[in-house]
Amino acid sequence: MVDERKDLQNIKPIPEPTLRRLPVYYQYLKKIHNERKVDFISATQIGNELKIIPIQVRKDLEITEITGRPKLGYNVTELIKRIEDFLGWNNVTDAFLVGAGNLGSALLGYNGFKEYGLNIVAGFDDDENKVGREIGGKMIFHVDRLPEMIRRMGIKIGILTVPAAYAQDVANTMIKAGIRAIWNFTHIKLNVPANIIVQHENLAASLVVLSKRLEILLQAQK
Amino acid sequence: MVDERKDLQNIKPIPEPTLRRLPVYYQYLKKIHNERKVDFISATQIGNELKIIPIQVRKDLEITEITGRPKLGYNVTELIKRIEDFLGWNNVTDAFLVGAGNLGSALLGYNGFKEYGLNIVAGFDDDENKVGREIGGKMIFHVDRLPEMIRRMGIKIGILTVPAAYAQDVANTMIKAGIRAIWNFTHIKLNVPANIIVQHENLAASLVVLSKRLEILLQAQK
DNA sequence: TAGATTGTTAATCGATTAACAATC
DNA sequence: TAGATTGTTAATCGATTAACAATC
Repeated sequence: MVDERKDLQNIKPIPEPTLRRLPVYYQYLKKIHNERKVDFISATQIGNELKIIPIQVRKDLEITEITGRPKLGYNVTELIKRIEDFLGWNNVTDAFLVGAGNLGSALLGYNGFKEYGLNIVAGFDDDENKVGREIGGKMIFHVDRLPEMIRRMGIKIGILTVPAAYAQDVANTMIKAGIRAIWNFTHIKLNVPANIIVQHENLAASLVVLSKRLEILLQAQK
Repeated sequence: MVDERKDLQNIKPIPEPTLRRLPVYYQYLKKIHNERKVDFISATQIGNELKIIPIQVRKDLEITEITGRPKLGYNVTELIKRIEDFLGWNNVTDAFLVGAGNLGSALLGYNGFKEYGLNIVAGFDDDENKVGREIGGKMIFHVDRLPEMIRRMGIKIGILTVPAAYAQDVANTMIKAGIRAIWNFTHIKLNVPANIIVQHENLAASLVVLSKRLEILLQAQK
């Protein structure tokens, strides 16, 4: 009975909104940890700074199984550690990026992903001018070598920054070679088998939200 | 009484998930409209293709106030038009982009935004090598000219693709000059007045969702 | 001690999903 | 006509928010 309850707890799905807020807390915690020398921080303080109500903060942090102290709040160092543990940022996962254009180069050059548990080990492109060179410190290989290298290195995550027209083909190649999750930066909705994860960075969707909010704001002021 | 009800309907907030799905429907509708010559499409067909349950599709499309025909579905041309109207994609809004690095260049070079009602009219940077040149067909101005040009052209949307260290400063400049909405591609949470809209393209948050889903998938298969 | 804050249970809110009569 | 599909109302589900005893 007791064991069963524990099992259910572990299986309990993590709310996606909570998941998305955790890195926001994390960034803030790192900042105050560096800037001021505070040992403890309350959900109220975090909430004030990030404009999230304190109850929400407490509920979100609960998922890391941290225990705070009434009146004091949470130990900053411990909280940072807990979030890292919960999100698995200790053991970094390797990824390949395909499409070393402007967007791809931007991602290759961003060194912050390692902090979030992702290591882009190499880039791929079909442009012979790029193959063999380094972009953002990462070697660029010809896209023909993609399947072989995915297999050999056991890569599970692929980052897709190719032109829209090639997106589905490259995704197919990735999946056939063993990629299990695709971070899709193209404007195409990918067609993939049910057991493949696609995280679509859909700028059109974001833009729609931005525009509507602006429209409402401007109308309210007329 | 009747009028009051109508007012309330207009004020009725639009669910953000619906808003984000509309461009997905739109892209698909455009595709089938070009490819095959079908006049009508049902929520069932749309749902099958996009892996969204039909009721969800119907509920989402309801917001555009389209009326479908039982047995037949929706008129494709009309539906496309309705979504365009609802999202205000007919009258394009101008925007400035600040930070013409790799990411900024990728956005400047993407011509698809116009289709979604956004026109990036110019870029800004502090790199003298870039100032005066064109990137992706858009002229790059020195960032010193940003306030003056925002005022003169009455620009309301700013796209932020500068290095994290400059993000808050540039945002402040934008807001002071009259920008009302910021599309934030930096890794920094911006501090802005309550009446300014920030749409934060938070890659860390997306990455966290991707990683957790992959973790769960891989664990389930062990 | 008094008061702020946690942890936890309950209430509310909004989005998703179901049900079903109307209809082409 | 029969059956698929819409439009609409109701039920369910999950996330947010509230309430409050425990506590440092």
